[in-house]
Amino acid sequence: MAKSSLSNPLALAVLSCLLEKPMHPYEISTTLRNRGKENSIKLNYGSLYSVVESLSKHGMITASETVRDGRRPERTVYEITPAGREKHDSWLSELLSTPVRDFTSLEAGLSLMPGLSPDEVSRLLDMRAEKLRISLRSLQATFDVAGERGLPDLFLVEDYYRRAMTQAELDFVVKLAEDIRSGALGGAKVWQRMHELVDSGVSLEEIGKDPVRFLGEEARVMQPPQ
Amino acid sequence: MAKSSLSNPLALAVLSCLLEKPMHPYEISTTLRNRGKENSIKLNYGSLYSVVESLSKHGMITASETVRDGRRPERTVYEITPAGREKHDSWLSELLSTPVRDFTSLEAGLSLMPGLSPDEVSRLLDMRAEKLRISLRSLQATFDVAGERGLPDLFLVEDYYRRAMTQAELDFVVKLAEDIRSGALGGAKVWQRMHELVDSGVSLEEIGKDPVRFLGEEARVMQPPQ
DNA sequence: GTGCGGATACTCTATTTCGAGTAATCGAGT
DNA sequence: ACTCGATTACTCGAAATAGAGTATCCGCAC
Repeated sequence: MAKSSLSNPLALAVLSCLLEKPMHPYEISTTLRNRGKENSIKLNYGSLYSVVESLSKHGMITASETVRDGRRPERTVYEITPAGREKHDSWLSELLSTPVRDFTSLEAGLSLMPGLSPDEVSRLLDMRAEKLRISLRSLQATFDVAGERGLPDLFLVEDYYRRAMTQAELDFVVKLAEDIRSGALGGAKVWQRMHELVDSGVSLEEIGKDPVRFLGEEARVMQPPQ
Repeated sequence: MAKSSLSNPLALAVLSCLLEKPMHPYEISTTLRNRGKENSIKLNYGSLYSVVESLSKHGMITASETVRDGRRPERTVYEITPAGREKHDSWLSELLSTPVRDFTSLEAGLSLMPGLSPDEVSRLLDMRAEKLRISLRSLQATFDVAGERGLPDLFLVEDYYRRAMTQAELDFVVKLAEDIRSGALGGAKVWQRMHELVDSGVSLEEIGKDPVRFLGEEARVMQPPQ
């Protein structure tokens, strides 16, 4: 078995499609699209074709025929190999059973949050909250439509998951904006004071050299733990 | 202003560091590390140096001096430009105020879930739940230690966020495993039946050609909406 | 004084990823 | 008959990413 392991979930989606029947890459892409998988798995042509090539190189799939219709581009139909089936099962099992660190953009934003003023941040979080509410409504619309069409929940699990996560994010964001405004968030006062200093022309560099002088005892923790 | 916009949050972290004082890339990396930002922002040398170069090319930062100590590699110290400050503020604002679709690995897994049997999936979700509980305990430990050291919540917001999200994921996963087992999840019966067929030697391809015959009326929705 | 683990400070290259671009065909109208 | 937009099916190259590899120096045990 190959050492260099694929990592793009799109490759798993490809295996999953080929489990059903042999297809050519473009058909895979439309299949995934029709089933709404592009909402859960990033799909673009460049990646698709390179992922297919890589799977083929690793013996997970093989080209079963290449057809040329008139002068249109050649279609290469791929089918899954036994190794590919195994890979599919083990990979999918891994995805479901093992949480991985994914770096979300909000996490990045929160960790750099002190770079803006508290007022600013709470305002921005309010905006985010509003957009999250809109997302939730649009997810609900999805469920309503699916319900009418008789689509079973099984095929909407990803969306239910997204709803749960979006709701959790909304709750968190609303609470955080509140805590910043009320000063319930530990450190909010120093943060505020620091931005007042910056606005009055003191540079961050100066403050950084002697935080305790500028910000008081609370700022002691900002110094390197010697 | 350059058209090609940076997108790696690491670049924002770089700007955020240089806001405090000029630094060379390696110092930026250790600073981020010491502050625990590498938990929220993916950091590796390759990306760091290329991101720094890109920021420099776009006029967000400039090399202020290059020092050579004996025969050790040259250190290039960078400082932020006014354009860089602006970029920092607007980018961070964007991150906080605007949710973006991030494709998490669980979402991918869930959307391909029907590829494994219901029994298998619920077992895998149990395993995931257990690992999530461990993560939660380890996050709690982080908070305890931080509390003792007097570190204010402000510098732990990312971790509080992660706890909220992890808890939400845990709740979802536990509920889903339950619903699969109890059959409360819509479509679970067809799913079960399908895997029984596959185990008894019927190929997915055959089933796919005439799902209604193999699986009954419920499977009608699996056919292309003509 | 010498060996050696760890920190310092990058560099290099192989992959991956992205998405715009190309080029042919089909069907619906005019 | 013709044309215009949508669909089919991929190609290409620039840019980003990952992380192993390199080379130097410092402190401390022996």
